[in-house]
Amino acid sequence: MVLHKRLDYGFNGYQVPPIPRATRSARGRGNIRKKSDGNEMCAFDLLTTVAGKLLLEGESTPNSTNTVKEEEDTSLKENLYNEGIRERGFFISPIVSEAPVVNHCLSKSKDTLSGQASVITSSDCSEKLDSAERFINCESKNETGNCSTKVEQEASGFGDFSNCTLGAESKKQMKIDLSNDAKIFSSQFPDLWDRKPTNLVASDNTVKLSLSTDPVPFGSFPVIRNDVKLTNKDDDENSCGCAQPSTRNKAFRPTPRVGNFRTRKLIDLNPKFEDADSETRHVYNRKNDYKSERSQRDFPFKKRKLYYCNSFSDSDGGSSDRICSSPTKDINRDAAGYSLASSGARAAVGTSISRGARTSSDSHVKLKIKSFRVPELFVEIPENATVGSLKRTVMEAVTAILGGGLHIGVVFQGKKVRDDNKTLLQAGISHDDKLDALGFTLEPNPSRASSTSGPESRSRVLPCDTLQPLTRGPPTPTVICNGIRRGTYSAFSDHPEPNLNNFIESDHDSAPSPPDASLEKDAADSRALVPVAAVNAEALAVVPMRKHKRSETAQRRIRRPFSVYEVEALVQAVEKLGTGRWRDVKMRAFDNAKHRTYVDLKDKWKTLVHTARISPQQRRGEPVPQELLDRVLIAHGYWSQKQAKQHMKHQSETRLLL
DNA sequence: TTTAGGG
DNA sequence: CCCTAAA
Repeated sequence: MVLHKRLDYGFNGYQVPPIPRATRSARGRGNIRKKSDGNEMCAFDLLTTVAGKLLLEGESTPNSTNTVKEEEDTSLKENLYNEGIRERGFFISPIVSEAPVVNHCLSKSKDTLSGQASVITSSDCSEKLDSAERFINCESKNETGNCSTKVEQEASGFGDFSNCTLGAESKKQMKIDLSNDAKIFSSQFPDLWDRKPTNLVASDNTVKLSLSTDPVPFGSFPVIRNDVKLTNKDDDENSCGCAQPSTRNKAFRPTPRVGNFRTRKLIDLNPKFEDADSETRHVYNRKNDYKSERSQRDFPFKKRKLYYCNSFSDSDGGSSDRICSSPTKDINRDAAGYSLASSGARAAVGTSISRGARTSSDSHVKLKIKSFRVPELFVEIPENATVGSLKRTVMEAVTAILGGGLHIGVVFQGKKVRDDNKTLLQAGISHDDKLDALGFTLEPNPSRASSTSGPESRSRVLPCDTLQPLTRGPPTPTVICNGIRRGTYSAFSDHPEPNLNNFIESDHDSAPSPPDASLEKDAADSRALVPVAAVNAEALAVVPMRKHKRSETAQRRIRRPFSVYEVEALVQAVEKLGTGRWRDVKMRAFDNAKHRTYVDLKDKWKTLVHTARISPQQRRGEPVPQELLDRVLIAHGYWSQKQAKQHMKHQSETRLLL
């Protein structure tokens, strides 16, 4: 039998700059969370977004502290040398091309690994990213605030999607503005692969998330989107401002054509109907089907043994972080070490207090999160493995952490804020003088602790459970305090006509957050102050494989209420085509609205008919003009009568045949 | 894939 | 909106 020599690497964490993502409708089925009203911007949205913005970023481990086992020459070792990994540690290439991030790489990856597991290979992706970054790079060198606006403008050419890097001088930071009424709501970490750049346009009370990052040791780091506006209004969810690039490999090519096209569409708001029969109308895109979207998210993991290990050092200096090595021998110690740490994931949040504008009575809290940190992790891989497979392995480990679901914890004044329903005001987070210690933590999601790893690897990790001193003081404050200040809040320039905009250019699909984040809240909270519950350790110890299909697959689409304009388009189309030709209706009136499937249109018609039949008092949502509802009833009556006749005719024909 | 309906 | 049987 052949025993692999194994190289084991410990990772003390990656710094994770943010990625935008969408929040999710609070009203979805199975969603416990209530629709937040009025001024109460739920921090859930904020945190979800924050979490969703996390992008893996490289963290260099200088001084070559990596203790790669010095063995005979092996392909891996050689490769490691060649690639300079030993000197530089690992970094994770940000993939910013498009929504299902994996696929972008997959399409380019020429890796030798089998199947779709060959993600994040070689420098292929990163190189392209690099150039892409440079291409789209916004030029703000010193100002962090500068970028967002710029990107926003320049990026519109290709679906509101852009990446942006900041110059060397800029600080890595994440600014968050939120109202004092924001609630604390920890959330599950969203699926890494599920995130799609999204910009939620707010109505009045908004949360602003400006993100920026400084170049990482390996070059500038792209930020997909630098501005995220959140809203707690359900009805505004249809106003996501980001779209996936239509074509994979064109993600970085904001060609003028695309830009013009979009411009044209934006201007050309009305000719929906005249345009209907136009020859230029492109063929109905069958890729609209969500199933294809879903399949893109599939990210098969190979069964490898991956361990997490933890470092005590809270410093995010990087160089001082401990590198775990040779876990085969040290696994116990490492595991114990891990267990001593609060939770697997720590958010190394740098402080950046910007005080000023105190005079403002504006009730917004402004925080800057420098970076999050994901937990240390262990990877065990045969010595003769290729660098590519090493990369993939690391990728899997990291993905499993992030994609496996993380919670966001809020730490304030050294204590974990567990009441998600508390407003920031109530929690005292809005008081300047008490704001010396606010931070966020990334916590492993215990509900996803299952693993497919063998008992062996399990047992090797288990000791940390027993060694784990549960009584240890709350190590949770892995978060450095954040600067918070009350300041004036500059509102975003609202889109003049979000609905129409959305209607016309509404293929901005956003990734809903996991449906049952709130369900897991309690479980998470119950052990919030426990450094590392056994469950936790195990959860982190063994990378959860992609076993939780449900949470990946059962992503409910975001709710997007039909605007009056859309209703009118629908009614008009149905009047002409009838109620049984939804595909035609779709092509005729909603060809540009890629998020409206014919099933959606059919459903909308169904509800329209229902709405028209009930009394106006019973109707909810954006009121549909009575005139339209009347037309609905008329059209519906007409076509159902026609359909009935057809049916009768058909029946009599078949009867004759018999 | 598209329709039609229930959930 | 989702799910699916049936066409």
